[in-house]
Amino acid sequence: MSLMLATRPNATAPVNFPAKRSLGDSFELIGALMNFALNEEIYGEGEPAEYLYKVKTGCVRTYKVLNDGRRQVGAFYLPGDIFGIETGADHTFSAEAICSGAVIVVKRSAIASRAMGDSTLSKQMLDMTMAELKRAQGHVLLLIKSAQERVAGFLLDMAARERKQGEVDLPMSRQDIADYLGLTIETVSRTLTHLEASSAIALPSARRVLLRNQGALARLNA
Amino acid sequence: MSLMLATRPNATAPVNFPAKRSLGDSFELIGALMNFALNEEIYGEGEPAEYLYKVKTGCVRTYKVLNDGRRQVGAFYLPGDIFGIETGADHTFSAEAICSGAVIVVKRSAIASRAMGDSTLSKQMLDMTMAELKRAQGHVLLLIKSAQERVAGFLLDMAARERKQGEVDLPMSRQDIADYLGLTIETVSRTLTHLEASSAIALPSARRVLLRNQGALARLNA
DNA sequence: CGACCATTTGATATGGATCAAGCGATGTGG
DNA sequence: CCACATCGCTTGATCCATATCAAATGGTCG
Repeated sequence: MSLMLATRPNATAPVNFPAKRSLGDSFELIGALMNFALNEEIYGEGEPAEYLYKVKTGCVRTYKVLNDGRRQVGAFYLPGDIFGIETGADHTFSAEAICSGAVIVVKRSAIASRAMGDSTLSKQMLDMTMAELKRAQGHVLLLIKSAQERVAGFLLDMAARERKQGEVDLPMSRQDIADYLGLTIETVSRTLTHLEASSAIALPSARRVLLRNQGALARLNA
Repeated sequence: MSLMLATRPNATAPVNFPAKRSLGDSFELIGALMNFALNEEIYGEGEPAEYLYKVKTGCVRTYKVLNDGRRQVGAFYLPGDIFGIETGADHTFSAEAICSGAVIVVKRSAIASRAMGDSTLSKQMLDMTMAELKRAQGHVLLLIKSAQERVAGFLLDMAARERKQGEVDLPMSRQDIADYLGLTIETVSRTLTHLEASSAIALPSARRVLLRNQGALARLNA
């Protein structure tokens, strides 16, 4: 994958790092744009974590495959989200495009060397990591709940992130949702059907959810 | 609690922050020592997060109570561990002493202002936050597994942290373990009994576990 | 149209929760 | 110093939510 990056034709040349901007904005200026097809791997578990990524268009999942074949989805990243933050030298998760789209890529070492002596940048790195920590903590809280609560919580979270008042377009499959919530695909499907039956949501199509009664969903979201 | 801190007799006066030391070491030098009794609250959910803490002796749990009364334990902190890292201005978890012990307390603002212009310190803050992120990610992976796998994983983790080759002294109750693993106290107890029956562990007393067959435990720990 | 894949729906099995009781250590008062 | 209350833990019986196995439906693309 790092090989692909080096030879990518649409990679823009790095310029001086603008200290005043937010790290997220800086991605646009110094990063290289890469396109990914549906289900294409962006990086793999165990590979050296050389880059940080920002979703430009499309959607990305990170995941880990346990030694018995079960897959755990760590997170979904939507346009504007930064991913690839790692706690060590190597990636502990894999990342794949959930739908075709583009990602902006920045060399981690460029950021690290800049951070040396740039306290604003350091602060931004810390904030990004803390946002990721908050996400992981929220994920833990989801996983101790009932299937209904997990699905309701997931829908509310996605709705908040997509900022399309009361409706959600799910870019990921039922299997992705199941692996994120620690449920089976059948339970996710049944739970959605049940939420529809109780008129908390409507399902005009499988990937499209209308939140009919956010209060009811929020109440489930203990 | 912050009131207690101000009037604590054994609080040592802050001195200049030594930039060359690790953040963990610095706690000893600039922090105030506070003692806590069994089950005493160190801070509460929703309170402003003014301090960072390092366990000197004893053990601490962080937790959150959901609106239906369920409790989720976020983490256990043993001597040497730093806790109180927060992603916002306020604590999103509560912290309590699991057994009586002492904690070193450092004002967060002192660290933050120092970090401005001290890249080593910034790096240390980032590393601490990343360690916490890794922990939370590991917690997510535990919570999707079976009861046996959760308990086995928990024991191996505790054993690794206590560094007493092949034996674990559990400072926390079965209820604490259950609330950490997202199980009931009965299931934790039964699972331990079962692990003992299959001679993966021995239980000379309720809070003392001997790891008889770490290979078997690790195999459960998918 | 027909093949394929994602999703839903149905029937049954099961792991862990719940309800309930018993046990063992620790500590207290008579 | 022992009887007994208390608390944390274990064990037993039953129930239920979710997994598993299996089949039907529906949407998409050649």
